[in-house]
Amino acid sequence: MEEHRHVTIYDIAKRLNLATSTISRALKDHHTISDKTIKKVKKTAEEMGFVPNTLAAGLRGNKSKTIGVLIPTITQPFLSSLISGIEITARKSDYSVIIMQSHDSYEEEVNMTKSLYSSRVSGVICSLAMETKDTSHFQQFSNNNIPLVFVDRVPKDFNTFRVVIDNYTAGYKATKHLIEQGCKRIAHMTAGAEFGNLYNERKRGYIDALADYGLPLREELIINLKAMTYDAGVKACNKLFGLKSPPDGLFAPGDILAVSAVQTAKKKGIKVPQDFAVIGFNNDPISEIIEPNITTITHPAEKMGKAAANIVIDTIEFHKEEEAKEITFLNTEVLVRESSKKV
Amino acid sequence: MEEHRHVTIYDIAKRLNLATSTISRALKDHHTISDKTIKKVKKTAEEMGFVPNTLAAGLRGNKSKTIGVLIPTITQPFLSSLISGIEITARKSDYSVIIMQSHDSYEEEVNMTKSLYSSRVSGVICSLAMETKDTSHFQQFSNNNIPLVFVDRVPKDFNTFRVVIDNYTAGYKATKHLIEQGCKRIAHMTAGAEFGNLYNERKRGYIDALADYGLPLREELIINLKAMTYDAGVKACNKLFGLKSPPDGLFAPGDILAVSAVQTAKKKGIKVPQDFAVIGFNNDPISEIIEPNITTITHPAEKMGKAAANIVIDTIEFHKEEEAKEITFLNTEVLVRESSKKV
DNA sequence: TTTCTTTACACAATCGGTTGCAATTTATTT
DNA sequence: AAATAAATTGCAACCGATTGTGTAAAGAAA
Repeated sequence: MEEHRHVTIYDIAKRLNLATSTISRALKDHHTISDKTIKKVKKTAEEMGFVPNTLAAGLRGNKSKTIGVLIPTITQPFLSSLISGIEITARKSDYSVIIMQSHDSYEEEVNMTKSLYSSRVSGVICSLAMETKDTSHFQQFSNNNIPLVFVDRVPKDFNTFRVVIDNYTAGYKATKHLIEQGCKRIAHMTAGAEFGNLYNERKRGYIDALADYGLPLREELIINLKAMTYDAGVKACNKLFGLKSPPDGLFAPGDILAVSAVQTAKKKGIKVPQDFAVIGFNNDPISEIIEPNITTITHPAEKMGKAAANIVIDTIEFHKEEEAKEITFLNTEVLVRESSKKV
Repeated sequence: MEEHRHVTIYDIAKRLNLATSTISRALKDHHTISDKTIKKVKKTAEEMGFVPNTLAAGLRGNKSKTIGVLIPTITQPFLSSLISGIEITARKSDYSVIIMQSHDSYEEEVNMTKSLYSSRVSGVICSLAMETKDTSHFQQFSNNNIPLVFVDRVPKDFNTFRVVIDNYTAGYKATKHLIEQGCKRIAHMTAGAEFGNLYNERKRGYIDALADYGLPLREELIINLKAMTYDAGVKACNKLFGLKSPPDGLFAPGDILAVSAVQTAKKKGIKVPQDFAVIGFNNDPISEIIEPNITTITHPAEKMGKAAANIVIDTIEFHKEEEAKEITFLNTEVLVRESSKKV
């Protein structure tokens, strides 16, 4: 298998006896090039198997038509859908997508921002690592006019674009739904505590809903988890069911936790939803397959990805740098299924 | 927010009164540069906030330290784990990962190979689109010495690296397991028909296992699906259960199908595994959460990703182009859980 | 016919590292 | 001390597309 050299615009220029500048312009339908020449150039390029070298173009223009995506992990339904949305939108405008997983490590995240900057990505979309408190490693993007969009897990104090759902309202709606189903003692799982934290916002919604509907807030019904895993959920449920007056409902801020709750309840002979109504969060695939299937809060992952990618691309293409760095709120809804349907 | 210019090796060179070549070499510990100079250069680079421009390096060297990953979709547990494995391994060697989703479209796949080639990716890892028959669009990589690795869904007639599991053996083992559990009428779902097709291989294993254990092959128990979805599975199951002599076991070549079967059976009052034993494929997260949890064939997604990435990187770094383009077989196992445990 | 516009294309610098080779300095040998 | 070897660093071309500026040719206006 012989080694071909890449065909360049120089090769085309030589063949047609034209300047490389003419080739370059002809290939992108520049108005100063005659139709005749354009046609000729394109035909020859095709024949010679010319494929533009985006590295060269990127170097010259100091941009790469690449969007860097930095997220905790991709093996999570919400995040893989998010990426999918980003990728679909990016491709439409001929952008590539580079992904990196921080695995929720601050240190990794810092390194990866360097790496992305080094690749001269045109824009960055990020969902923060759990560990991350300080976000100054993202400053390099803002400082260099590289659009930066945070999605879902966003910092509280960084002046840039954000694409999120209204976690407070979602938490409120979820809790309200359980109350409307007749629940009196609603448990809640949460994580972290910092103000602005996504789980904390959901918790605030939970607390306010209880208050608005005249239900007492019972600290023993709120469990703080270190990890949002199935096993952590089981453990938490066992604790809840061991209470002298156990809960009759649960707002879990993740479907995996809701699943663990439903299954733990079933094993204990506690009937779902009659004795214990459960609402999850995210609308992960599993939530509609498990039995009983799980009432959940929709979390428009793919849409959020598309929105984020559009912001990046529009900012680049239409030079919107001057505009305010706004927050985009996407809508969420209560998706009622069996696990909570008491009435 | 003022616009900074990127710091380059020229800036460092000027500051230290050295040549750019010296800076370039010092930064990568070239042996012809003295330790003193190396230290000085690195320190200054750090101070000045130098970040190398990988585009420039890539242009010069005609490679980008980037691996292109072309897969049907990323929102599928197996594939997102695959990517995760690729990304983890790539990063260790300082490679970036560009992902593209063909959505099982041949046309998209062709476009994306062009796009990847255009980005001068250092290597390509691909799982073919369902639609793809002709793979000549991958020739451009082979022709230009860009390592190409097919994973899982691989072409039968392309001389390049492949990372797969032995689908025939896996199908055989799955079927054998059901036979050992006492199943006599084992159904099977499949898709496609071409020789070498992954599902066809599993089916061959199924057929041979039946033969080896003296069970008759009944055509009515083999269902050919167009899509491997939950709904298609339900439909197929209803058909199976409607037979005058319905199956007492099912080998489903995907966990989603297995889940659909288990749930459809339960709804019909058919006891799993007593009356109907089920084995799935992939060991998707859902298989161990659903009740009864599902016996499955492990499919080492992340490992396959790591293996593929290692092949790409080793081929590049150690110039292994001359070596035989071998097939890497990863191991699979029967993971026995409740859905099949009759004995 | 001459001058002013357009139209169409060419020249050459540029982006920022990389690398072969030449040149200079320093160390070692005779 | 002279000569040779070894260690450092500099010079300049190079990768390939882009783009501001200049120029020649063709058409329009005077």
